[in-house]
Amino acid sequence: MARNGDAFVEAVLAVVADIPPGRVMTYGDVAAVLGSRAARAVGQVMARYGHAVPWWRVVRAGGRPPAGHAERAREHYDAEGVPLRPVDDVDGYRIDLAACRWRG
DNA sequence: GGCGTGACTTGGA
DNA sequence: ATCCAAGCCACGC
Repeated sequence: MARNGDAFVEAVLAVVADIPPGRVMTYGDVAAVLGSRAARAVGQVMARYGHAVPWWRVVRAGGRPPAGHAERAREHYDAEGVPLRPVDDVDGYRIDLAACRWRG
């Protein structure tokens, strides 16, 4: 819970919390479930209030983990059995959206 | 009430 | 495959 009145924040956290283990959603998908295109706003909310929800289950459209959190997220993916694809970049891996993308 | 920022997206070169 | 530019929306100051 964030604060009374922050409907958007509450909604984002609710959607993220509703993602089952082993599945992920893109920022755009979360925004779409809320009936908005605020993919960036979702990222803002995650950055500020995402500490209390499974933030690692929210990834970018390209199958990449949240910027700057690749290593932490990877531990969770490995623990939950999320299919990953090793790549040669700063993140070191990529999420297989085709297999674990969750539709709310 | 207005402006800048950001854990984004999509499309084109 | 990569990089660049524009569009989008909500938040915080």
